[in-house]
Amino acid sequence: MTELATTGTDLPRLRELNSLSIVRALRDHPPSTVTELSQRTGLSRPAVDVIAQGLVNDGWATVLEPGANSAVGRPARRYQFRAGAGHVLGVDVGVHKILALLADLDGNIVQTVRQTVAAEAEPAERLAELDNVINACVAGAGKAPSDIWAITVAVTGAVDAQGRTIFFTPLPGWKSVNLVAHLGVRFGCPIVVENDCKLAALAERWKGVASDADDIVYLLAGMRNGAGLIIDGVLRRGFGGAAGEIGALKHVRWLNAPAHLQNCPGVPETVSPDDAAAWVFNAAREGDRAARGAVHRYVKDLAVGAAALVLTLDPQVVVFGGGFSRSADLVLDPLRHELQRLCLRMPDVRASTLGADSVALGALKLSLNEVDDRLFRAGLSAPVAPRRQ
Amino acid sequence: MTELATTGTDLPRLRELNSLSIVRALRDHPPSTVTELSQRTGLSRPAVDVIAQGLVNDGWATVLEPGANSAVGRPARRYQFRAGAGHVLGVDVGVHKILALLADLDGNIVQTVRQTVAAEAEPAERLAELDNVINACVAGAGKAPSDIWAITVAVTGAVDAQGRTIFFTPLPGWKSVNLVAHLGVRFGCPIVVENDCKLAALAERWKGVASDADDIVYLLAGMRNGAGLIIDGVLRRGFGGAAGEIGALKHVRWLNAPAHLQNCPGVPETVSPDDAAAWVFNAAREGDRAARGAVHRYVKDLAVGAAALVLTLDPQVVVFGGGFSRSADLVLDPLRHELQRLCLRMPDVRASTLGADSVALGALKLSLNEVDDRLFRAGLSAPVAPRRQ
DNA sequence: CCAAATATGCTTTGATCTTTACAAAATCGT
DNA sequence: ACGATTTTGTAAAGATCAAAGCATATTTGG
Repeated sequence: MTELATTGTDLPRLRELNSLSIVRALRDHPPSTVTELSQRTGLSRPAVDVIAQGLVNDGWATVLEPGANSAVGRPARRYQFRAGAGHVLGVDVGVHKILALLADLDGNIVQTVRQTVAAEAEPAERLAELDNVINACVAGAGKAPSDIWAITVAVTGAVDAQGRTIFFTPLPGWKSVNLVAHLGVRFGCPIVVENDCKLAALAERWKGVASDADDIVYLLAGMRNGAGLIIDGVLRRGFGGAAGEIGALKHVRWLNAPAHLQNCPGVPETVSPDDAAAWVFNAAREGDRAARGAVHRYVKDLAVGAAALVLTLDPQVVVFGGGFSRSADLVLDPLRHELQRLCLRMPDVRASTLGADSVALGALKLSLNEVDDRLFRAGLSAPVAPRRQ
Repeated sequence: MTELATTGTDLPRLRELNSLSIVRALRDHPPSTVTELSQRTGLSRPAVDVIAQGLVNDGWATVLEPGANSAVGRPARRYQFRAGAGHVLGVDVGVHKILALLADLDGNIVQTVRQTVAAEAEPAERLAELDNVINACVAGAGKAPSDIWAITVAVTGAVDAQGRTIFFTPLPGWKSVNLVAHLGVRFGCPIVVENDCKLAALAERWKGVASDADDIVYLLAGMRNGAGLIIDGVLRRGFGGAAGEIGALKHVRWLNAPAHLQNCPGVPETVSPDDAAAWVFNAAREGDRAARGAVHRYVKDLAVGAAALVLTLDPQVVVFGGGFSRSADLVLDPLRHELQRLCLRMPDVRASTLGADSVALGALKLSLNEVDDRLFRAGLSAPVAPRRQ
């Protein structure tokens, strides 16, 4: 079952295993005494003691010498996971903006850099901006590229295992871009490129409205509809990275859905196409009949695709996210009503609360997961940035 | 990551872990020498020796004393997993038949009992037949109920976590049946009730055409269409057990698809509705224009639902199974053609080869998985039937 | 100031795996 | 047929690690 069961385990490996369990315990509940760790891991106090000291020696943990202590008895040393031992990047390369987040190993965000980009920017220009944003983010936190342990970049459109954008993307000329190769020149750490919807789903489970669920359908609703799927607590990419692309099926009217908003009669000439949807939502909120009809038709079409996903996966939660989630007050109830009509078992339908940063936040989380995977797979030697492959 | 990393591991647990790894190694490649096991597990030869002898003592393994030996050197004792230490049942409760398979812990089928049932049989009658079949199967192999370590029963229609049939089933009155409670009177082992499509998918990955794939969409094609999903090598039930029920969405024309066959013009009056599809497939094979048209329309509608599943999950393989898989020669190529048109990334499309037993076979596999899960989770004490909960 | 409570450090004990060594059993070459 | 070679079985020694127990240190509360 576990990979440990397939291969024999000797004493050093046992020690490593127990060290890892202490690391986990340290990360879950910060500053802990040896006794607390002993209780949480089930290991004996002396065992925890030597392991904790080993972790301090290796640089994985720091000691808080006893100071003011409210409890009775001799004050205990407290051990703390050294979250600052490494940092990870999460970057969202969108059509209009690039957003980079830098966080420590506990996921605390220490630097945020945002930069607008022209929607029609060619790859070379967009990559240059990406480099600027990443440089500013890393340097702004006083870090060097070698301090970065993992990078995840979110892009629009399905992505294959090598990080190449396939099938479709609204970014001009983007299919020829190899982001891993581009960033790999300056960063030796693992670099992952992933679809924005999938990452937003991850964020929603990490810090959003779906943190209690293991089976999640995330809808990225905007001028383009997308979906991210979390099944049994794990983000699913599909065999070729194209999971969730239900919008490609014409019988499911996802492509048309936003058009109902854009083509709504009554939108003033002065409103740009990009802002038409927001105008329609506002008008609907104020009671405009045409706008309400457009929103109604939008939700009806959106629900068909959502129902296809829900019927396929039977999730616990459907999260309504993306740009349109600001108008969730208008969408959520009719969406629930339509899903009730179309689905067998009705899932929870919730509106995203993370806003525009959710994609970058999900990228950050995937970077953290990448670090964790390597840590718990390869074992903890010394806290230095892992190398690709 | 692994559950072992969360909780501390002490010496006895280490021994148990290594014992389990030996059990796995034994099961993967039968009769093995200590040296072979040592190489496969990475453990030292003496360690493997004491563990193997311990397994023999506990009843998990048997020794084959050295006999004729072609290799040079002193002939080695060979250890063998005692597959006969326990047995599991896989039962398919269909509309027209009940089929029970009994297998040892290696999955070798030792008893098969099949019994036809009237389609309109009431629950009481069907349950009585089920009891008869199971009794005959267990007794026929010379076993007692206490020798059975796990039972899985396949039924048509979605099933919740408690094994209750929900939403829909063609079995009359079946929604009121609690199979776990019914069988629990005579069997103390774990009893699982699962949807037939899902189990057939499992069988196809175990012994069928999809044994190389981890991401599989299985289509159970017959007078009713169903689907079973395997994602990352694990059968997915969905949060409420209703995963794969894409047929409920009207925009996806799964409900109508078989009707094209049943309502095909030219079917003789003498052919019963149940056999109409087979007649149409045969006629199409012989060049009948109306029949070919009906098959064409059938495939077109089938493909829409399949495409919804494929676009959602992006599987490696789509398996065309169920009763109509006998006519795969007529369906496979047009199905591929339609999917190519509708999908982004084209999966492998393969026809099932397991035939009518695939559902019971999948039930057997789920029973084996259940036993394995308990074994590798709870550890190996003595080889006796596990208790429910 | 003293007893109770709690935390730490150290030692002993027991369990486990690995390494090393050697005898036993079979085959191969002469 | 007989010794060399190879492989297995087993025993002893060494190393690593966790558990248990005990002495010591430090704070709290009276």
